[in-house]
Amino acid sequence: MAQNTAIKVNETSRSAVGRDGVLDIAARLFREQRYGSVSLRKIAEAAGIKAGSIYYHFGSKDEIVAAVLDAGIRVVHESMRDAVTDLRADADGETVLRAAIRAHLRALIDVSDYTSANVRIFGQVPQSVRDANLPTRRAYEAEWDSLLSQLKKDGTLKQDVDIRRLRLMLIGTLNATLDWFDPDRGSADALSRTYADVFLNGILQRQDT
Amino acid sequence: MAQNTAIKVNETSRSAVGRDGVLDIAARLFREQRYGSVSLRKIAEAAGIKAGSIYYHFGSKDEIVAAVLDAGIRVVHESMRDAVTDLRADADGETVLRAAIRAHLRALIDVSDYTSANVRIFGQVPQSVRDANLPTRRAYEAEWDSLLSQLKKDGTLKQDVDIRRLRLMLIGTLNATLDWFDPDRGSADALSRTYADVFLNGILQRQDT
DNA sequence: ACGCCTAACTAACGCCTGTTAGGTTAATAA
DNA sequence: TTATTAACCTAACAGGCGTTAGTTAGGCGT
Repeated sequence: MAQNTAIKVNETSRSAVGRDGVLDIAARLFREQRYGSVSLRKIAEAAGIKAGSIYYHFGSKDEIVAAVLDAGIRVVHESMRDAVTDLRADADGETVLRAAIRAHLRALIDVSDYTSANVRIFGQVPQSVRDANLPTRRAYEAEWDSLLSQLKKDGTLKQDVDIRRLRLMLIGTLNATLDWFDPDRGSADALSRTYADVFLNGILQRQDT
Repeated sequence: MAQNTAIKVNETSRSAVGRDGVLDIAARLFREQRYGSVSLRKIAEAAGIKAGSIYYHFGSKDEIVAAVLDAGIRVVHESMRDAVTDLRADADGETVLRAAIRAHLRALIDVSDYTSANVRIFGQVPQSVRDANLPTRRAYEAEWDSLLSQLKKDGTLKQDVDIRRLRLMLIGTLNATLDWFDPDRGSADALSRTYADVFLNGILQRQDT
């Protein structure tokens, strides 16, 4: 399935990575190396072009970062919403929550350089870039709050849970995975099951024999 | 309790912040502003000295960062160990675990710029500095693994929990707090209680009426 | 009073950064 | 065939970075 049409696409011919190509590479580099050490020259080199050329597609480095951050949230948001809506209408609360957790972790680990880049570099980018990303984040957080509120109302969750805190705790835990996850030691799906087990039932041995 | 001896310590006299003073200020800046935007000139300015003077106390920027990282882990390690050993010998497993969780969160939020700086910048520093910090980290992780293993053996925890995963999940969750915690919206102790509640018993409404 | 030691200062270095202006090429449309 | 345009290149800029070398000020022990 390699080079089907035109065996030699390159060879002094213009490669034309284009705006999307630059963005893909930037997302990959940000995920791999964090923010500080990813310069425009590194992005350009990885894209096979020169640093100045990036300014044909983007007005500034901040603009690139902002685009990566926004795409990152959009991907995980859609992934999570789709996972929930794809369930049969009669799915019980526990199943829904497990699906949402799995979808978030999948987007983070298996699917998207954009989402993992977002989680990795968000805390390192200039304040203005963070602010620009906030509305997109808020929308995703609202999706979680809405889901958790519904699960609380229908009796799936305990009545004394604080929705906001629970959401911050959940997403915080899931995102923290990036700091240590090694695909050689287990799959994202298996890990998401562990996460769900702990969050849903806790780790304490029950006394009810 | 302010300026008891010598009302005017400064006033063109040498301020003498010293090595520890520089380190304290570096830790505070790293906690507040992350790694990339904290230059030696900023540290120096905050300390009331000039950038070059830092090289009297430290051989390189990496040396400063390494010192901050190490102190950060040592503080939280001691905090957690003391909290556990300070309990009465007959304290039950749940109490012990709750104390350990509270101690970690306290060190992170209330006590130490060094610990919070560690968590915030660890992922952003050069690889060599990260590597130098690893042994100290490993020792703290071993302390947790030891505690959790004991709680599993004595029947406090479920028998199917994976110690390593649980430890990664716990510390990951606690550390993620730094990304959103606002002292105006609640205390570290109250939050640690919520964390313990969720981890120990889960969020699912129980059916056992 | 002297000399030493500690803790600072000044001034500069080479390097890397984001960014800009203007020129060049290849493909497409008329 | 010619004109247009999208996508790139080249070369340079100012500014910030970590780091170094040499110098200076103040306090302590003798």
